[in-house]
Amino acid sequence: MLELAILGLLKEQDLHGYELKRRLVDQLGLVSGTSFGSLYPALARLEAAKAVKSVESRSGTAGTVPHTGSLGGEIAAFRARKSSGAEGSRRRKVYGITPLGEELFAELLIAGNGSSEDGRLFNLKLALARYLPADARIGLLERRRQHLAEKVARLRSRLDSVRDRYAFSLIEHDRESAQSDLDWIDRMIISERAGRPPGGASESAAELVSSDAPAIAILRSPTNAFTTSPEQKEHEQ
Amino acid sequence: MLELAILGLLKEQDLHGYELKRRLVDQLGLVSGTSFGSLYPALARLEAAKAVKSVESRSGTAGTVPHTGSLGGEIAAFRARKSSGAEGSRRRKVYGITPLGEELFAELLIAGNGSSEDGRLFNLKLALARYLPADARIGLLERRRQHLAEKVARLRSRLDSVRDRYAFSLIEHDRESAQSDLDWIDRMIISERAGRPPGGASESAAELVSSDAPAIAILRSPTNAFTTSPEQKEHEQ
DNA sequence: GCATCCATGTAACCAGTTACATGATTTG
DNA sequence: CAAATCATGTAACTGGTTACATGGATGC
Repeated sequence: MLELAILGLLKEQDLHGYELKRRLVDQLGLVSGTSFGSLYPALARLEAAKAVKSVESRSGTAGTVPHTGSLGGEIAAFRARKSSGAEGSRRRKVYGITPLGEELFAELLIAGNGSSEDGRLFNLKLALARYLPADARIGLLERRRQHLAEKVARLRSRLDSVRDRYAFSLIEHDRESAQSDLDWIDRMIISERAGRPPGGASESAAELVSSDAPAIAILRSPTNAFTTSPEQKEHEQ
Repeated sequence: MLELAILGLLKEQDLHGYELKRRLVDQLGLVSGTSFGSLYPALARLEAAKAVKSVESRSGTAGTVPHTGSLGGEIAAFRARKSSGAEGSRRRKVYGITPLGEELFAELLIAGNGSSEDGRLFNLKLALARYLPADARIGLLERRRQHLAEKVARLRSRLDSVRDRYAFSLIEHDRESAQSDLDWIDRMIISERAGRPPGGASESAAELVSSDAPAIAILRSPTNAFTTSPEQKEHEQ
């Protein structure tokens, strides 16, 4: 979840942790209040998995350097670069996504849709939907639609078994909300189907998924992807 | 959170774990898919904290025995009682709330409103609002209102900084949802203020909070609140 | 040179999950 | 008696959180 969001942001441009966090909050907004305590470990995991690597953020990737708000930032970066050359400064670690990272991103974006679909995850995925091919996009919406339809039905049926005044009001409002979500999804699906004739996949990430080798698995082991045992050795190609 | 829900259900009647779970799902519905893996440990914690105790569910507390659906249930209970008398059968442990449990319930219901208010918790509390005195009820609603108002503002301000079509649509819909929640809360507050002239607290649980001794704290220590070394001997009674 | 902000990181904890182990009872 | 269902429980893991430790840079 967090990994997906991070990769999604890094696809746009290289960023350091601090700035990444800001954007998680108010660009993908949905990931409410993600904290450093989870962000940095996530970055470390991604780096260990070679999905992301620390770049020296020098003018290299065009003028896409952060620059958001904190005008002291660039100066600091400049100083850091000046004082210690290419390495050792330790200040402001800027991350960039690797090809393996792109692959992982694509997997995460299409993965696990069979089950829970917990809302937050759906939101995140939709916010990143521009990286999906049209059909996967519609698939995402359809699954959400299904989920919401069931929820509406479930809530409706529960309505007449509830005695309590507050619980009743709550359930009724939940049902209305779910219904409104459903209507919205339906509009999205319609506009999606209308908007583009199926077929053309331009920026789609799905094409990047070369094999069914689970690049995802590498994120699992606690602090570091290798060492443990002969397992998952060949991932770190 | 789970503890609060459990205590809330046990306030109505004695129940065993399995049945409790069913009701968590479709009576308080909100606690989506609570699993046994968290329910039983929670019950154990509550029992260790003396907030709950295993009762022999014999006709004692009137005709409030479960009886929901599984008509084999009662027979089983009967058999169990018959075959082994008052103890040892180990099958179908029926829990009842203790006075200490009532106190804990009241604390949990009013506690921690200063911060997060994560929606699920609000829902649960509102579903149990009948146990709150009128003023605390309004307080709960007001805090939720505040939270939602901020959310609406935040989403509104984010709208014009977002380029992406999907992210935009998402945020806009989120804002509308939040606004609808807000309107609903406002209606609730109005009806709440209108419905009852302030003052009279009849069934209110808050009165049960005798001192500010934190009965809550007892739930914290890992497996058991006291003892620490002669590990949970009395559990396996 | 001290407070403050930017920035990275670790550790302990939290509330839950899935998967598994166990056993008792019912029913076909 | 075997399979299904009811019921309780444990262990390992998940995906986060808060609080804390550190340290460089900057402004005053």
